[in-house]
Amino acid sequence: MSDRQTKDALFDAFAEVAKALANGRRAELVDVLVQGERHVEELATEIGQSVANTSFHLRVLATTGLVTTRRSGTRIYYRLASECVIELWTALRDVAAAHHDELDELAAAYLGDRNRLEQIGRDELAQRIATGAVVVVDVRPAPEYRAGHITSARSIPIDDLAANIDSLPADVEIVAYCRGPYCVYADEAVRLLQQRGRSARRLEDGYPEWHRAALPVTTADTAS
Amino acid sequence: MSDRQTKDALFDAFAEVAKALANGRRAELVDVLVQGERHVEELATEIGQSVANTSFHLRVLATTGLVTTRRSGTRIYYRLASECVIELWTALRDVAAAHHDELDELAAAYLGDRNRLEQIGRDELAQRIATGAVVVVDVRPAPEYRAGHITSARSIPIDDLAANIDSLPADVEIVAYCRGPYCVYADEAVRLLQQRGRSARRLEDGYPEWHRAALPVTTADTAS
DNA sequence: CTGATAATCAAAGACATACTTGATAATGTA
DNA sequence: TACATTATCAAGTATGTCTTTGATTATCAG
Repeated sequence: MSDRQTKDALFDAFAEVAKALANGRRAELVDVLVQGERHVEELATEIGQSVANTSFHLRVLATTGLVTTRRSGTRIYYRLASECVIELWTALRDVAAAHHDELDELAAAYLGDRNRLEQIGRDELAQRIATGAVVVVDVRPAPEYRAGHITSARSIPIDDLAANIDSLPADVEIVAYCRGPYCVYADEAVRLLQQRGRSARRLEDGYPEWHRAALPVTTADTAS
Repeated sequence: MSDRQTKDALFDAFAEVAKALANGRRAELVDVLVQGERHVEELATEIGQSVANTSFHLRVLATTGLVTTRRSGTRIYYRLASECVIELWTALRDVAAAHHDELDELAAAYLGDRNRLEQIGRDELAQRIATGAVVVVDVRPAPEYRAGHITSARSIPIDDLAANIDSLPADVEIVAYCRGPYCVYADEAVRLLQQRGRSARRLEDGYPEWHRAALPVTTADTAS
């Protein structure tokens, strides 16, 4: 094989990794898996696709080495293969945010007018948690909370929030968090809470960024 | 537009960026452009493709916002749109190296047996440069040297090295560097120099990593 | 203006990818 | 063992991507 062919093959291999992320549904899958492992049916629901198609896309991600699987009974759980996949996904989002002009409109259309919502920084929240002057609510789906969450946070998935507002103390500020900057759950939670007369803010970004900043978390590993 | 459709559109936009890198030839283009701006004909030669096809791929990269252009006479120069594209490319390479099993073989086939070649670390080289006990040779193509190089390095493109060995001092160690860990130029240079009885090593990684480590460089900007 | 150079564009064929439907394989439960 | 559940696979269609060829646009030199 010539040098040219070998070099082409090497860069085709690099491109294979990009190809794995070069589909909106697979991108959504990775974005969900950043939160922790999930089984196929859950993932299909998350991305709004058939189980067969979701399985197909997961297989693409697995073949490229971005995700790995483990079986538990009839369920097969998918998870990211390593931390560096999170870094790749983050770098991809950053480039998209910086250069893809349409993205601003799309993000605005999906995220709504986030400017009106006040955010709280990670360090400030960590301090407030230490002094006990705040209630932290994890509004992601329950499996993501179980996989790992901010220490002392309470799990109230966004769909259950309306029915559970009364169980939250009335005299303390509430901080909601979710998957990250491109997730709307915490925004919805803050809007709902404020409508009900509560003092509420969203945490900047989400759980993965908190975890990455080496702030206190409780994970499925530490709990078992 | 429904929430689902809006979310899909947002993640399709993220996937667009991955799509831009999801082709071996475009990956090669980005890898070359990390070294600095180049015009279309040079890039076509670098990736071994027709000018028309290279232009097509560059247009894909430009549309996605990964590269920008400037015209100078009849030439059009392409460059990476920002630093974060380099980070994305690096993250992609890292994931590929960590997870894509075939990659090891491909890299070995293209890079040859690098284990036998001794490398010198960046910090050690920086010290040696300061004390003057080394000759640093940039074996990349001349345009890449002009765009930016290690301060005090001399440009001898790999194709010209054989004819210029005698111009290098005989009693000092030679350090060759090139584009990075997946570039063979410095390896070839070291093999050639050692065959001719010279003491030679390659720098770990390449120019972009040296630049990123904030070690001394001379760029087209600083020179003009 | 004319001719030369550099880059892009347009059309067309070969090939690859995404999603649906229905069938198959693997595990757990009665 | 038979049945239910979960996930994967296979076939088929629609769509998208890559590369080549030849024509077109943009700039510069004379």
